Amino acid sequence: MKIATFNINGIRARAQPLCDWLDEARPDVALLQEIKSLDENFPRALFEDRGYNVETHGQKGFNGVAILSKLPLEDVSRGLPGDDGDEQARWIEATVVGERALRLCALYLPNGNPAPGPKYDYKLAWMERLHGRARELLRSEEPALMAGDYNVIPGREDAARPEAWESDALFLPETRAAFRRVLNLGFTDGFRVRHPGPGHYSFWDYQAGAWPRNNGILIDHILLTPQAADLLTDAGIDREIRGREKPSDHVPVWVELDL
DNA sequence: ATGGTGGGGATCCCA
Repeated sequence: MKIATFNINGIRARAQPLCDWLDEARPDVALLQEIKSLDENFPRALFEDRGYNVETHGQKGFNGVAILSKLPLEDVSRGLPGDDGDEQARWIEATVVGERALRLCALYLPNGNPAPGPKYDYKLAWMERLHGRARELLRSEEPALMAGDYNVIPGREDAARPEAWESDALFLPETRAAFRRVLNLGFTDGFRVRHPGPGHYSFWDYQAGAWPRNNGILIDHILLTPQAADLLTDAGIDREIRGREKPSDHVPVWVELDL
């Protein structure tokens, strides 16, 4: 089962390039971020026509996450637990049943800039809630994953120019520590465990020629519970689509699980 | 230090 995460940066602007990628890459599951759409405006038929079941958690203008799955989705839950007052649509989860059941969590972690400030406070609070949900997933001792745009550069090898990110909310020591605290609960980074070392990126800014200069960062991650990590057979990044017409600033990151 | 680009929706916010 091929499972991809992709920050599409707006479903209306990305409908065609997203469909082109789906038709070529043929993921069984696509976890989408930044759909920037209300649920009722999401073009579900585009994906249902391609054999996908569709679950969304959208909001107007910003954020918004979705799950596309060729197999049926069960037990859908919207919103990250831990703050009933949080209005931002950044989390959706569901169970897909292949030979075994797999719990899927799609997330769009807050950017947090400028730091320090209220946006950075929100980011760190959100990561603390993520930590809580992560602990619960591990307690289930079932195959599960949390994938999406983490807005975290975990280490210097995850940026072409780490020195340019030193004071950025994506790379501050406190951000990286919060990410490690989740990882160190017992998750495996599904891409990194197969592809260590520098030069692997999932985001290139639209500005200042970041793509032609390959000035990228790796901020889209797929965290696997031990039971999911045991099923990992392959992982990759579909970097070439960043060079196409009307690209997102992110590209898909994917894992293949034997289920 | 600045401005560079893009999406969405509203004349500005977010990244």
